[in-house]
Amino acid sequence: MAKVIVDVPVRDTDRPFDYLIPESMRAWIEVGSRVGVPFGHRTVQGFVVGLEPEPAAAGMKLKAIQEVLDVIPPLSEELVELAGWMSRRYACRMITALQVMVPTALKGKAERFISLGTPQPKEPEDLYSGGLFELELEPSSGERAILDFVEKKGEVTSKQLSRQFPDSAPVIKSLLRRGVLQENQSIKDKLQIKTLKAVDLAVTPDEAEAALASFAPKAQRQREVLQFIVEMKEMLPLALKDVLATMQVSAATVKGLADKGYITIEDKEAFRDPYRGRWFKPSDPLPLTAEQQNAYDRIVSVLDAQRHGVFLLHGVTGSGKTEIYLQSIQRCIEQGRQAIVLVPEISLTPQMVERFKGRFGDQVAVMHSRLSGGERYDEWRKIREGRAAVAIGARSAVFAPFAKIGLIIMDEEHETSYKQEESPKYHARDVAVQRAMQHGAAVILGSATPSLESYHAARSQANDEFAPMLLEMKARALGNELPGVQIIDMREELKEGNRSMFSRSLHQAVAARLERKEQTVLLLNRRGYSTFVMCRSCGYVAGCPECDISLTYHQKSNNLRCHYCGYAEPAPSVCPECGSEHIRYFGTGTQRVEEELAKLFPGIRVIRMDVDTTTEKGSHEKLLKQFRDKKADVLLGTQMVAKGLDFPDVTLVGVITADSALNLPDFRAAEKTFQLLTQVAGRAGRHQLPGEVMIQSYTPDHYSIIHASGHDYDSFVREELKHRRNLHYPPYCRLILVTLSHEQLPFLVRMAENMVSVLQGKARQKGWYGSLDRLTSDAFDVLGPVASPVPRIKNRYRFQCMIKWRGTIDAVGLVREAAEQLEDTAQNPKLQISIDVDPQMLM
DNA sequence: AGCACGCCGACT
DNA sequence: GTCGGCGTGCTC
Repeated sequence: MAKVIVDVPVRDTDRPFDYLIPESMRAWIEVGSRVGVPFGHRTVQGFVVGLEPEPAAAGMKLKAIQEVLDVIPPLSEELVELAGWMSRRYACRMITALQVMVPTALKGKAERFISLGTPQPKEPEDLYSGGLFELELEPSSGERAILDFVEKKGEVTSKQLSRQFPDSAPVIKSLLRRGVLQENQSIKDKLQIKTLKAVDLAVTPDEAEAALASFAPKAQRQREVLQFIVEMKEMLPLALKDVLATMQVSAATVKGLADKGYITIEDKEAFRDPYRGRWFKPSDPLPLTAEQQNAYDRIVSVLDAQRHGVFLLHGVTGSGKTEIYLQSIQRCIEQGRQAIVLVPEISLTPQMVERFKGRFGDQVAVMHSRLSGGERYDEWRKIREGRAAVAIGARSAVFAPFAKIGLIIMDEEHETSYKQEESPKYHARDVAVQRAMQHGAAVILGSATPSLESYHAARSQANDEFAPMLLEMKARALGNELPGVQIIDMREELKEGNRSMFSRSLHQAVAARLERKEQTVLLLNRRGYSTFVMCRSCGYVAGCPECDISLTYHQKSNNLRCHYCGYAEPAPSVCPECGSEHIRYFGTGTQRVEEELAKLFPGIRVIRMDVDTTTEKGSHEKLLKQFRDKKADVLLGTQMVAKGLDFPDVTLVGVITADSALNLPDFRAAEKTFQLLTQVAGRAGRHQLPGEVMIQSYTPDHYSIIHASGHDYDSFVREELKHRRNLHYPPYCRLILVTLSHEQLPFLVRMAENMVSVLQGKARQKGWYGSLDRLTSDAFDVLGPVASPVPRIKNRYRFQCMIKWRGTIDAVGLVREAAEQLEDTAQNPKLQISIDVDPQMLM
């Protein structure tokens, strides 16, 4: 008997269902197998999460598993266990956790086939005769033709059938009801394994060589082809299409060789290698500095003991963290274990991949969102089948199906993109630690600006979840200095009559670079800014009729669009409220900065990088390459220019407005600002030329800006932790965000209020409830309800409440219980409740 | 989520 | 009188 989690993501079915295992499948089915099972009146996909002996009480009628969908189970027992942990930790359905672990190519859906029914003989002499159904057919209804069609094809889909016989739906239904036709269902994967025809020698090369002489003169082409294949004997098997292309022959010629028995032609799995044909310069381990050596030694001692351990590697930009990753991985592979490298999607650049492929060759599998579904599936199989030892990828690579993990590395540990915003709303850092625990593996969290959560956990060494060992690297590996940072007070500029977005200093600095033929990176912190349309006469702002946020102006199409739901309308030329013509675009977008640059510096060459210019596949890389090749003087962009870029000729980095993110209603605003500024500050002058950084700000006294300019992480953290402690924010407590949504506002508000009181009631019952001010080790406090920062999305109103808690209590479990109770009492299936554990996005 | 069963309006 | 609307209930 198998316990199966079915692919029906609702509460009622969020539990294992029991199925019998047919004898023929017994050898194939393991924990982690993907199966097709009959469920209600249809067939669904599911995952086996447990195997048990058949129950003695055979009273209940179990159905049997219908099909096994993979030769090698896509999941292991360990990953199934991890999914269980995730479902508890993040209050998500088990199936959502399981599904996020396998490539989407394997998300099969049932396909329905119609075939001839099994005849039920009424008289013994009917036992079998081809014309058995004749008796049951209605002569004039066209049933004969339908039956003939199905019989000829063997199996048809109902779509094919209705195309062939339009308007015959009732007749077909009747045939199905009478059992003359029958319907079968089977799970069909979204993507098939790609195969291609491969050519191989059927005899030894020597025999083939010998045979060449005996070829008839007429078979000249065949002779040449066989000779070619023998010459390529080191490379066999060869793709048939390559042979055809190289030799300029037809398939018939090659087929002739196969007929004569010299070669074979068969279908082989084709692996789509996204990096095929690319040469990676091999690299050798570099000598380590004293700081690097110290960190490396600590890591190796845990690796060698094959124990679980977490390290927080805090190293300034340029301190050589990557080299430590590479050498640690080397060690791990030598032990016969595998390693996972997690990188923010945005820094997963070809240069990044190159460093790993250069060191570890084709043992590296790369997983990122820019790969096609098929490519991703193939990289995943490379891991699953043991053909890779290192997986490098974004968030979801934490689920790489390795058998024996020795090391998980998370670079840029503080990045918010490690938190998935859709269900399962997991944080890759926490999953990494949990998974490493299951494998007895080490974890390295690396960052120049660690998240306060990790840093605090490392320093206090008393965290309930994990307490990383802190490894500090304060010097740059090449010994060069961190660049000088100048803060420019934009209020002063305004006072002195400069209304431009460029301060005089920044203007001069850019001009100087142009003169010296050096390059500049300009950063515009787009968060909080939008290019919205506002009437200067009456104050009207164009907003989305469905989502209650301002519409964004798009110059290309001259229309206004909603960022959340995609709603679009033409940009108005007069104000729809008061008719004034003083309606125009506000806010600073990269486009406007670009226009201003063109005005200030005629002839300047600017590469603009933002969501508008990087949507196309590969455009990101292309733009960066252009800049590297010095096809432009200025690289202008949003956050994405701040990450991991390393250009030798950049000597100036300018931040147009540092504080736009600082004023957002998010308790992490200061932390985000500090991280961003520190990252950009590290971008300049990494090579021979000294670098200069200019930060423009309207609040130049803010501690995040001051400490970022001094490259002073410790001071920033000290100050920020003080604030967090006073206001009871993480890391001094943990958060759970509960969002409710519904079409009707009054009902929603009532439910949200209900939610809060249910939460409070349950917490009080358990004795947890109370303000965080009190010095108890366990606490559970509920804030709200309030309208969500985006109060309406896709015609649904949104209200939320926030839970702050600490201690060893099962807060998530309680929230889940409360949500389920509310769903039960609300009796309204349109009420949606979403639970976000440890939310990152609070706006 | 689907899909079937089941109980009330506008059509041959 | 029937076709079909979508409420509601279940799925090993």
